[in-house]
Amino acid sequence: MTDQYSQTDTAAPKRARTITDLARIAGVSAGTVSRALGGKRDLVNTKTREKIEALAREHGFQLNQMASRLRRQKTGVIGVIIPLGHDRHQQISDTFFMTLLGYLADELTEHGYDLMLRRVIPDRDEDWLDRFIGSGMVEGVLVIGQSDQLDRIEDVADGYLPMVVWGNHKEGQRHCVVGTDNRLGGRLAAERLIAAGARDLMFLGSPEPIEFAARYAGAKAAADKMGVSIGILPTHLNPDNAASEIADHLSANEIAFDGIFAATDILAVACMKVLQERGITVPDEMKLIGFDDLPIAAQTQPSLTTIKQDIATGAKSMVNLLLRRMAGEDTESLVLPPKLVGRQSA
Amino acid sequence: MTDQYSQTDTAAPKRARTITDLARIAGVSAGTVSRALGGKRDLVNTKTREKIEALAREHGFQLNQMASRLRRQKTGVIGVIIPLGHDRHQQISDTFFMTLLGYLADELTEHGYDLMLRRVIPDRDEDWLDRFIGSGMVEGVLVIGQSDQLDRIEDVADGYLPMVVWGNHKEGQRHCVVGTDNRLGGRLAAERLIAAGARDLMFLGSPEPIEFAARYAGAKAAADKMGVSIGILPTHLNPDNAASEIADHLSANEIAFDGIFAATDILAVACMKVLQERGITVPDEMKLIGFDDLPIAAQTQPSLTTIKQDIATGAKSMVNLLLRRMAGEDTESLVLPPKLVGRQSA
DNA sequence: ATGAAAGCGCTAACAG
DNA sequence: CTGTTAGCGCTTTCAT
Repeated sequence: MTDQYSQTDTAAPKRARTITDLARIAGVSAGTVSRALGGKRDLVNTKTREKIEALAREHGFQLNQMASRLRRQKTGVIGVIIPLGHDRHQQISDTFFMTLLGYLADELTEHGYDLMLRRVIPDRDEDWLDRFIGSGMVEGVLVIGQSDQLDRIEDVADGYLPMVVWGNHKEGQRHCVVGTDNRLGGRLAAERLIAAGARDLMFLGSPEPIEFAARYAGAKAAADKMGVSIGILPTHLNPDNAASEIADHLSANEIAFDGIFAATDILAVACMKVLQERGITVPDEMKLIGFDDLPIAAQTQPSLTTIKQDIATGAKSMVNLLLRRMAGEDTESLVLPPKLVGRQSA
Repeated sequence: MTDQYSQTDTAAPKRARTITDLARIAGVSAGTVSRALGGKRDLVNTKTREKIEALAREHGFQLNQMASRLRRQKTGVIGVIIPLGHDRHQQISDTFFMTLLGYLADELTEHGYDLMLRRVIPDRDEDWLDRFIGSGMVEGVLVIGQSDQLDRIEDVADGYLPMVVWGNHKEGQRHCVVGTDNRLGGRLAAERLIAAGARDLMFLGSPEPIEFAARYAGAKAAADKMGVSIGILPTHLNPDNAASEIADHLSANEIAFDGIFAATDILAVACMKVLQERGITVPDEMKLIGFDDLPIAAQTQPSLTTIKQDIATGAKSMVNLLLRRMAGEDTESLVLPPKLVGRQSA
């Protein structure tokens, strides 16, 4: 008995590269193959279809998506674009943004879309957004983080519906944003610090990114209302830089505060370390609260009280809104409520 | 004086959608527009070109990349695919993989390629790799992490050159891999623990992923050679689960070790917390070393001694090798040396 | 230097 | 149910 695959000259069936190749092999027309393998499976005789499918498998044939998508005028691709601020590798936000990206990837896959990722440095390239949108490669765009590009995003949004942005909602803005209520988050943070006994607060981090500005504003409002002072200790987002900036500040000044609201968990962790090195105990001598609720927050010693952003829900919502916009609906922005996660540090 | 833009009927020039539209407007043929705007800029009269460029800007025209790429048989897209193991959201590797992804994005952008990201769950989809490659959408593929899919990757690699995988190199493997020398890393870790005074080691983490198996093997070899014992404390990669698994182990057993080699920094951090909660001091009573050198390693208290993987170099190399493979070269695998980063925990 | 024409690989009428 | 035909929007010969 001869193993059919041992006949070397017929063993490996010739690869069919185009739909026409396969049509010839199957003895049908290209149209029929297209129908059998594409979306119109029921427009073709079951036996014919099965035969074509078998042949396709045997000859390693797959539809060329580039051609198919061009013809159908559907790329099946969603663009995800991350505008980077001045720091090229902002470690910090990366942890948060990259987690968001992971969830977006899952969610888009779930809906049958591919994800095209692009990181841009807006300073280098004025037209970063238009170029992506106009490329004809993507059916919709998700922007992760507004950086300092609010204006450009606004401009584009006016003439381009299928776009959803992760970021801070601002009164009267015309593009669709999904994001946490940073102001409320800031308020919750300050209230927690005060409830824990702090009377002089310090906001840790650059108040420049709009999200952080809102966090600070919320905290300040709460502090003012309760007659508590609040200052700003500006730092970079990178934990190493931040750590030395904090250390410098502590060395150069009388320590005139007893509660710290860090703009992100990463900053909070860096801060905790500096405090411990100085022998300042958390939470006894210094209350500390973060923002994000990254996994690391639960793993510090003492564990970090923080304001949680629901990333999974955020990603789901962004995709959901985008799909509706792609269908022509002009959706509203969505502001997600932050949640206080009480642990040991405050 | 009348603002030219206030003349509503002529203000917004009609958008040119296709190259033919623009050709008509410019009074030239489609071919000329293509040459003027595409790669053949010098095959066209300078004045004509400038006129076409101006018109393109004015009418908001951009080449449809889908069509252009189909015609040129160049997609300009590199696929990046992350096969997920059984855990859907393996927090752990995410930190590492996502950092790698960030660098890959930068590097590919630098070389003019777009990045198409796909996460797959191999158990659900046998053909995850072939399908991506055969889609006609990507010119090359980068695989991030082998998960348990070595065999499938090998199979594909035999017939598909432009693919580079991040992972552990194995003797005699036929696909091109870039990765850290995990075995050596394991050895360095064990040697450091022993040098710090540990005499009974424990490997922390699942030894199942091939990378981790190699780390353990390296550590074991070093331990054996130096007459030191080494055991395995299997955990999940997720820090929360890991923490409770470690805690359970400590409760249920006599603590019969004085040095811990955690498979990743994330695990090490989780472990440090549990130890601190038990009042076991690091490094006095217990030496602890991690793997990866994520930013967090410098931020723990005490800071974490660890084995550094050079992610940036890894990403650069992957892209470099991929480009060479896309040009037809059958490149060798690349094993990067890990580096001991001595801090306080061991 | 430019125009005309022939496709890239596929899909969607339109007939039959 | 299937074959034929005409493109999707662009690039690239081949002429001129």
